[in-house]
Amino acid sequence: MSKNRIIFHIDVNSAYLSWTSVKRLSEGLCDLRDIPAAIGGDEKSRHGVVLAKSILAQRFGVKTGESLFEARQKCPELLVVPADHQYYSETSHKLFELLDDYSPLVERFSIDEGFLDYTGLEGIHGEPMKAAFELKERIKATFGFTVNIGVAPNKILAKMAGELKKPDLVHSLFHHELEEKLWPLPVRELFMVGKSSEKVLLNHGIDTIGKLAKCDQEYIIKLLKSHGLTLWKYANGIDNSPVVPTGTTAAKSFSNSTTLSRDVTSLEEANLVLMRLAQTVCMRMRAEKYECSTISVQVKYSDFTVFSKQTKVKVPTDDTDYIYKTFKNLYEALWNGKPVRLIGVGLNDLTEKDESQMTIADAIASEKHKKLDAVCDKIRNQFGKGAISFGAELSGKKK
DNA sequence: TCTGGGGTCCTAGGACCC
DNA sequence: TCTGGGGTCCTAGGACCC
Repeated sequence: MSKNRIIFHIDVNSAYLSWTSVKRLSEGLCDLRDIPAAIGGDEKSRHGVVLAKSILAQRFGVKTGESLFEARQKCPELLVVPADHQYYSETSHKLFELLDDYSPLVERFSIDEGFLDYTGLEGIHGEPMKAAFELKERIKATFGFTVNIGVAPNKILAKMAGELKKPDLVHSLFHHELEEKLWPLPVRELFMVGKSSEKVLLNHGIDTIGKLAKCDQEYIIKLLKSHGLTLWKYANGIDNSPVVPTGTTAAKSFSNSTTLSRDVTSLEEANLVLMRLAQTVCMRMRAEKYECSTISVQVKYSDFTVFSKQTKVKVPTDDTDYIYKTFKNLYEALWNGKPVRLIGVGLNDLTEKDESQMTIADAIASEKHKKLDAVCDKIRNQFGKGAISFGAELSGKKK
């Protein structure tokens, strides 16, 4: 790896809210970025959380992830607009296409954040800070939303630079700037310092990133184990991880969960949900040509306590019917009879599907299911997720 | 009508084996 | 008669991210 890297971190400002605003402007509606506003889920179906907020809403203390109920208590005039995930996904795709123009090394970190390795590109786009500024302006002119760009010698510093003052700004964060720009910040603002780490750090008088950086390494490891070492390195701007282009790494898990619009209290109802989850999660896994060896189910009760159960299967599988039956068994073993708020399923221990490894017996046994699954996937892709259901699910719907 | 969904990584404890 | 001990696998739970 080159010693003097230049990494960009590109982060869409209030992504969901900005993207919805762009769409609304084209429809003659007001700009959510100019008022206290939030993108939120549907409260009637118990999805009422803040997914993104405007800077004005943020000034009222509105936070991403909190309930809309709480958000409105802080900001009664808050305008809440529903999310449009399809549109977000399309917009994100276009943004990354533009980034791919700039560098062959672009890593998609989330729907609205990416890293770009600018090392060696000065000859093409010019001096890094100037290039970052031009990129930011080009995104704004092309799409109508703004981004922050962090410019730094590695990913962690680029990310932290991107988190400095927002919106629509380019910040650098080189090693000689740490003391001035990074170290005065509250320790909670360091990437990977969440609620629990913050609590431990504050209890030991470590309230800024600078104090964490100057701590004895062994001391932090005693406090927070291996995570402590990670945080200590981040605070000191140490990170050698490469920018990994999207699509070049293998998936590790697929999961699908749903908060139910009302609590589920019977096995029959739960089974219908498990079927639906099995269909979508298996279809997604098959589309990327994986099989799983670990199958898991998660339950959140109405008191918000969460439990999970998993099992390992001897032969990796992608068979919806088999996986559904496994979900069902796990759920029955897991469920304590109390009202259930959320049901989730997961497929882990993935292996890339290699058809040549199948024995003749396996092939014959699973042939029927595979053909059926393949046909179902095709129809769902063409006509939508609801196009095909299991028999039991249909009869359930009729009730 | 208070609290989403999809991920990755880590740790602790028990089972099991030599 | 006094409960070794290391290694590995599996499971459950938790932290953290966007």
